[in-house]
Amino acid sequence: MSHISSFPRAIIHIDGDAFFASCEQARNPKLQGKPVITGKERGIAASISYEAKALGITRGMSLHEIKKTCPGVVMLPSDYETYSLLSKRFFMIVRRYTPEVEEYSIDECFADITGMRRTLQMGYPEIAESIKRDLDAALGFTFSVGLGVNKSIAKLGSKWKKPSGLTIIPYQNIPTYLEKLPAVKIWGIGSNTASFLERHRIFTALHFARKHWDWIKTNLSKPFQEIWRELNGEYVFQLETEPKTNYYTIGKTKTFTPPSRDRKYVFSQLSKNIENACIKARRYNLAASGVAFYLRQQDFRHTGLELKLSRLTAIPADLIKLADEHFDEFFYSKTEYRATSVILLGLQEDETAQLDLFGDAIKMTEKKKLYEAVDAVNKKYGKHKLYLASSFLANKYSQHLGDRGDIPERKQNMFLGETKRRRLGIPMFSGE
DNA sequence: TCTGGGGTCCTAGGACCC
DNA sequence: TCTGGGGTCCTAGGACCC
Repeated sequence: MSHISSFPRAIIHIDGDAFFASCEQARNPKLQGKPVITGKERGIAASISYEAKALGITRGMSLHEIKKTCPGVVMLPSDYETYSLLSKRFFMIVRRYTPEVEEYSIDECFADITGMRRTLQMGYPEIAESIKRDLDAALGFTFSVGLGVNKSIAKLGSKWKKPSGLTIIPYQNIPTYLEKLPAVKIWGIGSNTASFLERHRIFTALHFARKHWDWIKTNLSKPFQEIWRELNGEYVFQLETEPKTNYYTIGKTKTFTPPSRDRKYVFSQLSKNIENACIKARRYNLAASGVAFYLRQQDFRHTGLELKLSRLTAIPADLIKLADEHFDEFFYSKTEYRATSVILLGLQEDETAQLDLFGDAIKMTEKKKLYEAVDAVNKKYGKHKLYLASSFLANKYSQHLGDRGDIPERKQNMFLGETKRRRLGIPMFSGE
């Protein structure tokens, strides 16, 4: 028996304004009122304070360009530790109002305040207002807030007026907002779907919402059908309030400058990514059942391959050996490379018991212990104090020491299960 | 926005089975 | 050898998000 609750929900979406740049300004009052950007370590503007936006700086702009056109801009490297700390404080404050909070990203969350009016002695708009007030005061910079009957409408609201906006969208007023919203700005509709919609004379969110269900049903896939229902006021997208403890994939990508065609150097970059991906996997007690390696060229094309593992692992040496064995299948000595990536695939809970099936549980347990010790050392003395010799080049930025003699040797052939392999000459990201 | 890094979900179509 | 029907699992690739 299903219980359909038809009473309207009150969902809030909260968005930190220029979050990273604002964190920097909050931490260092001297920066307040000044144009600030973060992302210096990557050579591009990642987060841009409103003062910097006013100067015409946009996301992805290179530091070169910024220096040239606006010399007064303060450029800072990203400091994720600080941002996460402030992010935690942000979510904690919202949780004073309701436990139903979804941490959507480092600078955004959803909160379900349905039924909280009595408890808090306030109407929904006042609750939204109060949360915003608390956040602005506690964090030292502003947030934008939207209130609506579901996540899509709440999100639309928080985007409506920025920075420091508070937009309340009652059910009856939804069409007024949809009318002014280009279809491509709908949360979940990207440029591809938007141009498909345009071909059918759908230009605004209201055009989309007013389209007959039959047409939606036959022409669009499930996610878009759900968006359609939300724009029509239905509550579809549940809040995910449980903290994330699981991943299906974990990837690490790193760009290096200058680009290189040095095999050992490029391999060491890949090796380092493997180590970092494995560190993260182990932190969540996950192990991979597959892995993909990619190299990115100057022109942003990728080559790489994907391998299936015969058993789960989150141990760098295993994957590095594998990468080594196959490296020449996707590394071409005449090509210059800019970045390497690894993606751990098919991640699952790392149950040592499963390894009994393969008869090497004892060795695995020992190896796991070793890596737990490595993780502990790294935690205590800072990241990457201990790393594999194969990553040495990447860590030292030296061209001369590429000997991989220290990789733990293994006799058993563990990766029998190379069942599928794919050559790639295609862009990995939909950038074209 | 010609280019950072990290993710998720969905679907069509093939392989395989009865 | 061809025709019939139904189901499951897996994978590649598309699309989108921050």
